[in-house]
Amino acid sequence: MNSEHIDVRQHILDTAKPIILGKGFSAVGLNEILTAANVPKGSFYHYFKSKEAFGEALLEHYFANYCERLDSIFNTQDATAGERMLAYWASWLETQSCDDRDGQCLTVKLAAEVSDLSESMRGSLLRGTEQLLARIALCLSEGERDGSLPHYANCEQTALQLYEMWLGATLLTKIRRDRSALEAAMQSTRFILKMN
Amino acid sequence: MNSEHIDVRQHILDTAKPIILGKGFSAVGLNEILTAANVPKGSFYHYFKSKEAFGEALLEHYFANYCERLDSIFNTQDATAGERMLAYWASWLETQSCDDRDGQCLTVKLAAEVSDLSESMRGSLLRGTEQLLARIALCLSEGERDGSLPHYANCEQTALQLYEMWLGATLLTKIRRDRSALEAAMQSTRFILKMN
DNA sequence: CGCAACTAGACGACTGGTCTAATAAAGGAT
DNA sequence: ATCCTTTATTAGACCAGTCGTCTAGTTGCG
Repeated sequence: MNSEHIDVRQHILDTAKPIILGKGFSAVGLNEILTAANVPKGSFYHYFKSKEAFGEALLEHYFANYCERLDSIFNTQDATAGERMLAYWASWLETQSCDDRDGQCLTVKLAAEVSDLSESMRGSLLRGTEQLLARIALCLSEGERDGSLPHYANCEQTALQLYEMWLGATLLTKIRRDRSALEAAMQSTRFILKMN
Repeated sequence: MNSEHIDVRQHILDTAKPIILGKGFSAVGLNEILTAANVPKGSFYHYFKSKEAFGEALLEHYFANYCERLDSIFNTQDATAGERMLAYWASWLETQSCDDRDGQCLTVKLAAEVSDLSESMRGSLLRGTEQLLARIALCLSEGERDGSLPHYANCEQTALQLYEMWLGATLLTKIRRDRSALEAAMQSTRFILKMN
């Protein structure tokens, strides 16, 4: 019934994610996804109104998950805001530098390709990245208060600077296929956070 | 004859660039490119061995052009290295924030999509970005010497930090469709260059 | 039983990249 | 100038694959 409904829908999304992380959005056909998920084609259009709507759902789900993970890092009270901040970027480095699909960043993979292709998917990306940025900025301001981070003229601006840098580093990692770009970002981050 | 040969080939590349800048690599068919260029389909495989080889040529040509433009900015002796540096990033901001296709950045558009798709295109991107980084790092070190920029522990590291930030900012610009991300990058850049 | 949710997969109309076979052009030799 | 060879260029066939539709069939709950 309803739980089954959600299961199949979710199963399609879960199966699709690593495939799309590998090949992108346009280059993957529904066939490939559906045979991998053992779901017949007829079902797909029962759960999603179109490939585009499916892509939007994929992103929406991705960001929901991501924000949860983010909160579990940022809401710990066992560490200073500075330590939490550093832990976040360290986890970014690890997840993006290893070859494990599924852990990789959908934002980096799809942003450029999809933003010009679909307004609704661009909307998902926009909302998702704004949420992310808000959480980073919040943690920075907490760091100002608990003294674990320096005082910034503008937390939003600093959060944006960091996020931009890590997005770019992840993009370069796709080109380089090594950790160098991410490690450089880590070093710069330590410096910006004055935690080196 | 031979000059004609190169002309047609070049004409295909020139026509393709804005189209691919808009839709990406996989989502664009040869048909669309070739009809736009008024070149029959059969001719394509006379000039390029495959779509992938064509993509590689596109990137190769793009970076060759880009490096020329870069050199024309960086080799001016009328300005300090710091001013040249700032002029470069300012031009990045302008070209990437306006809607004008053709001026936009192929690296940002294609890196994520293509790096996992084609080794040869990834190779082009790798060589191109390394050239770019080398030029930026060189300009930074000239700035150290002529006193227009601060002394950096490592010019390559700083160049990489800046480039990563601007790549990320450009990616975010595709999502946001406004100048905010690039302007934030500009502000951070001024700060890093100590030119604010 | 009835009605909804869901599955099955054939089908249509089309586009994808690739390749072979035919044509056009060019160059050289007589 | 004419013929022949050789290369440059093109037309279109080819088939696998695309997204999306649609009808039949199955399942399961009230």
